[in-house]
Amino acid sequence: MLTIGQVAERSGVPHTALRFYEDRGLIASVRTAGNQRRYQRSVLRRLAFIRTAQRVGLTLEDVHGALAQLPDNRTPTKSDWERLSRSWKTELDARIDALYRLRDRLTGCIGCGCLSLRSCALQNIDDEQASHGPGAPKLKPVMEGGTA
Amino acid sequence: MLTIGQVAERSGVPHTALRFYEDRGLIASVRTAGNQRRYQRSVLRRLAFIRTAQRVGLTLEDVHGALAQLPDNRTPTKSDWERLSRSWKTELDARIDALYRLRDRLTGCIGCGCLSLRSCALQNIDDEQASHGPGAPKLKPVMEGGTA
DNA sequence: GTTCAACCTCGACCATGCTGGAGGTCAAGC
DNA sequence: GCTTGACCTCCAGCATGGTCGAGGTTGAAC
Repeated sequence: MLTIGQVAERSGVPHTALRFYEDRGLIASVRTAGNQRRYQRSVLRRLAFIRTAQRVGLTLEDVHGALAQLPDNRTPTKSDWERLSRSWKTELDARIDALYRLRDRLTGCIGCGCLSLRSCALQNIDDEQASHGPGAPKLKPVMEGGTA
Repeated sequence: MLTIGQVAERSGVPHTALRFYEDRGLIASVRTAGNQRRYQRSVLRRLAFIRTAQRVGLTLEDVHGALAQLPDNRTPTKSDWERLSRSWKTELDARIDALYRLRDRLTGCIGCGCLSLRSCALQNIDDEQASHGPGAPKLKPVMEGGTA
């Protein structure tokens, strides 16, 4: 069993984030008699998954959903993890496609110089997004990782 | 001159957002004797720019920087706007490239099944990002627009 | 001159993904 | 047993991009 400090050091994930992830149900720990957290070694792999998934652009909620697909009754195998990683690829492919379409439209718009409200194709992509009502906008975070 | 309500209706941008943009210096207005905002028609084009730039994934701060490149002394021409739009394309290209690289590494990782901390290539992309110290993580928002 | 919608400011709050500090406890070494 | 660092909880705060409401004013129509 590992202390929170050991997990933080080995995983590179700050202890503040570890507690945060636990609050969100992404990782679990048991407590000592003195109420301190103790982690199983397998949490390291789980953290690797979480951090990588974030790189791919998933939110913690997405990650939570993905982790929920892991078997409860046994230690996840390599192929369990692989299956999840493969789903990232699908997600990434979709994001790349979306950016491509946006870029293509943008290229067209530079050509026509329209850039006017409502008439421009760019303005009218997915406009239901803009009208989802109150609350925070539906954004997906993306790490800037590797932007050349 | 247009009232804030007229601008909101014509642009599709909520009046709350219009005031927010004004606070951030993205748009400007003059005031009536009774302290109400009045906008020039050109604000509509500016708003089109802002909303589209956000779709492309630019932050409002990025947009602020871009708008600062417009001439103060004259009404921006079509080619002024075109020049800015063209810079979005560069930005988009960079984002697409970054996602591509990420996907390639991910594909490799699925193959090797490593997904282990520190040893996995995916884990080690841009790790300086993770160590930028306190504060919010350096994220770039992306609209989900058009995700198939 | 009165009514009423549209406007004003200011501050709180939503959500995400955390960090940092205050104030207190635990555990291990000496 | 005492010190000291590692741990605990809880709450405030940062940054982005806004929304919403309270409490008050304006302006245009009737």
